[in-house]
Amino acid sequence: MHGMPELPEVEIFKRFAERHALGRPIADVAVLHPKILDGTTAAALARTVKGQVLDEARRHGKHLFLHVKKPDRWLVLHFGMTGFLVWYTDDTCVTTAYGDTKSRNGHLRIRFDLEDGSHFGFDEQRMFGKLSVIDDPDAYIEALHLGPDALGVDLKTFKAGLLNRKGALKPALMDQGLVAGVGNVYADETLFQCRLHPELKIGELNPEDLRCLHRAMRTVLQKTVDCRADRDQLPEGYLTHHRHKNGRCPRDRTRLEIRTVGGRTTYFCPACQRL
DNA sequence: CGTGGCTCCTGGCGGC
DNA sequence: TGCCGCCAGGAGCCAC
Repeated sequence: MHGMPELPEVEIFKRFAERHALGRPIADVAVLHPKILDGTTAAALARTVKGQVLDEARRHGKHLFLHVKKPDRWLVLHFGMTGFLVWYTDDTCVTTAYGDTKSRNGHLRIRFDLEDGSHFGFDEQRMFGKLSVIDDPDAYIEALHLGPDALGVDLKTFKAGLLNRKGALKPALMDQGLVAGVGNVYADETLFQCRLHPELKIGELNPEDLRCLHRAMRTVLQKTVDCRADRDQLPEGYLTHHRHKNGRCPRDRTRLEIRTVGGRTTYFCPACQRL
């Protein structure tokens, strides 16, 4: 089962792109829905990639960067809520980046036709995703004010960034300017692991809480990568399995509370995550 | 300057 | 059974 693309999902997409797209010359590109393009046009994208080869994939938070070798430019993909990658030779048997297959293309928005006859595509049902063409990922990351990648950030940087803010804890964790890659689901999971209330004020955190948040955030993200972003495979005690109406806390069986925090639907255990 | 709310978009689902 | 309206949600943007 798969949810919104956060850091672990995009890491899996990166590996999928490495396996299926890198090193295969691109014969052509089809933009099936131009709104997915950000700051570029179908014609400009075609000029950038036609006859060229992708030779490197990079990820920062929820962004995936694909290097186009000869013009030395990069494609940037953001997957919004429902985006993912696909690869196929025959569109009645489409392999998705999550490792399953579909009998047809759902909401293919961009399709790269590779010279070997296969196709590499960007599927994005709800159209919140974006594809851009840029010169330099580092400059792009800076321009978007993205924080360090949530899997690589060290405790000191994490602490400093968090303590630099005020207000509720959960929106801070989800702020891509603090660390890049944590979305709604893994923010809730991180808070649950540390037994911290999503609306706890940052000023109330003690040093032990900060260490726990840093450790839990990275562990949760890494474990999700390790199970290939299949959330059903996460450890049994995880809150993520119980994110549904009438879900119960895996620790004490308390009915989970569902509340909007920072504009996002938030699941937490009112018994073990007290204010 | 921080924060809350609106917007984009589409399919699924709850309610009548 | 059928249809309508609401809701989800990342992130940019605006207003306060």
